[in-house]
Amino acid sequence: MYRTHTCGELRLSDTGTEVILAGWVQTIRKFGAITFIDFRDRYGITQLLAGEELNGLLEENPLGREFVLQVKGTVTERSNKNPQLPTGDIEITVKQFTILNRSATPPFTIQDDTDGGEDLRMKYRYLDLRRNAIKKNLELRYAVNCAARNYLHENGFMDIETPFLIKSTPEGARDFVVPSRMNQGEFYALPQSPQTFKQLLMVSGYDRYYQITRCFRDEDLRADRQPEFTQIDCEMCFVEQEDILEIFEGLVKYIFKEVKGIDYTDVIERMTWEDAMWHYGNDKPDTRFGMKVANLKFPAHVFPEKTSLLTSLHKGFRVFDDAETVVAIAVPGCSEYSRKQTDELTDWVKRPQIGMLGLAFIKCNPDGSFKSSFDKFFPEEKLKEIATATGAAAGDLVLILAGAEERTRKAISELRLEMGKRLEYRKADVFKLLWVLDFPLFEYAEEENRWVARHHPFTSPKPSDIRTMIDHSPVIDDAARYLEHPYARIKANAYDMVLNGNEIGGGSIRIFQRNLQEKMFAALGMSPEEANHKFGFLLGAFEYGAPPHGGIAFGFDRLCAILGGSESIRDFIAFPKNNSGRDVMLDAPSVIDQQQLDELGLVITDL
RNA sequence: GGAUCGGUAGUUCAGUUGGUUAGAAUGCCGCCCUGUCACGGCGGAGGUCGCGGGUUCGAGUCCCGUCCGGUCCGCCA
Repeated sequence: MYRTHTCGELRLSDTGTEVILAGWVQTIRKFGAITFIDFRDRYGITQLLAGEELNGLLEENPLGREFVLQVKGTVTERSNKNPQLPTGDIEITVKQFTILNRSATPPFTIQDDTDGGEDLRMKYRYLDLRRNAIKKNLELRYAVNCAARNYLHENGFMDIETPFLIKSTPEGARDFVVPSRMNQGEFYALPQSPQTFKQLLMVSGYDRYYQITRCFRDEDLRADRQPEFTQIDCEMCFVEQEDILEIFEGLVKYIFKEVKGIDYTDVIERMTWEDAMWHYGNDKPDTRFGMKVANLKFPAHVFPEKTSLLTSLHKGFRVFDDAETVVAIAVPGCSEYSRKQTDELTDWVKRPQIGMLGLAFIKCNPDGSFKSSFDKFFPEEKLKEIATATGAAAGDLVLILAGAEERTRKAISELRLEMGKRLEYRKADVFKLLWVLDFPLFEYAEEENRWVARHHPFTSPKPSDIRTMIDHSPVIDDAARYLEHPYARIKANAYDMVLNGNEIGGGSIRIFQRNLQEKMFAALGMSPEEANHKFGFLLGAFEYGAPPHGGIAFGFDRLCAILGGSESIRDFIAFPKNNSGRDVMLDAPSVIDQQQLDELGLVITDL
């Protein structure tokens, strides 16, 4: 028997017990004749005390950090207790120890506050994973996984595995591709999601399916994006949007309860995509704080339902006069910003990533007066009018951006998030859920000169918009005015779940009739032959009694990261890839040898 | 594809307008220490300043190129 107890479980009540522990040496503190060792395993740290009688043995067998030991001894009450450790009231008086394995000195310290940089930690990920900080994240991940499975199981969902070697249908993200040895010149693709399989399962009558499964997308990475990532993938038959929202609100609330102990009792806010863009400049708004966007001027064809607050916006200030869009936010309590601070904010919006030409502001002074960066164009009562339109109170700072619609709206969204962060409105331990509904079905891809599915090509239009889709040709005469095409107005039966400004899940009610699906492929510029070649299996399945169905998929890694209070998903994945898609521990991807290439019938050129 | 920041001891970093022998902390090694838990004290070893080229009497420092890493934009149905 290697051990009788773990390093995390012994307490004062165990005093006197003879125990055997196995684990790793975290630190050694030699103190003259006696030696203290912090002894670690997955469950915690227990202090070992090696008395004088072991000094001879220790001299013959010097210990080092990360050595693996088996230790026999007695649980003893400490004379100096350590309240910071759960096991801090006791120590093990060592009678005998065995070195099970030695360790080289690790390249970084294996502690909560490690001295190791990102790169080094990834290269020695097996050491990094010993650290408590990463272990806690993986434990959280497992807890979310268990909670999701419990909830879905209780609600009649069935876990069905779907294949990883499938057919390449690059509609959206790039596929990862796997050459076939038995079918030379042909390739499998790794699934970007199990989308079509889960729809086929619905056709087969498995009316509640789920899978916590890996998905693969060959696109550039970010702190919150990996080439392979995990989804909680779900699909249901005979449901409407409302049924899905209800079931999966339940899932997320259950996860909050089980994993974080949080009773999320608030009604989850619902917002149309158009309102999200209008009020937040963003389709995944962070609703932990207000600071909503005030639309002072905007193009009518983008928001046909809205009327401009300032249609007669005072002329004479060219920055506003020449702009397609003028938007503003009122930043609470910042009217006393210095010149240096407003200059710094101006530089911030002029960064290439934001790309604004400048930043206008109005200081709503506590004494009720107004002072702006464009005073010579606007009398004070007009400044007051603008400030009122933004909802600013005395003491607030109104920040105004002007420019082309798309860029300016994105910029005000970024600025709002940045100010929210600076004012500490974006607390990692406050959780705010939101449904964003009624997304546009299509987006126009100017470089390809065709419509693309905003969600994916299996998403159904709102029933009221089906007529528009069938009656109109997707062809556009003037690409610059695509927003005026009827297709730009078609809304999808799609929904995203947003948590603290992050899209954590998205789904839709699917198309389940062959003719509508064919119309959709045609709208995306696919010929009938091409549609049949790529998705004939699905179109065929729709001919044999396909039920109405819909579903959703949650980004599992991202959900875990947010619940763990982190921006980066890497430390919630045991073996992640770096920014360039490399596994620096394995040093993958790598070249393969000539024999492998020959067997696959591949020739590498241009190297 | 683009922007930006970084690469100096095992590690994390500092290094002034270009100027003598490139520093600190930590880790590592040795000695001392019977109640530490970020132990402490004394001593020691440890460097091709990512790589290549250029400017200069002289380059860690300036210039060009290149490689690697971080963050972001594009991209990510």
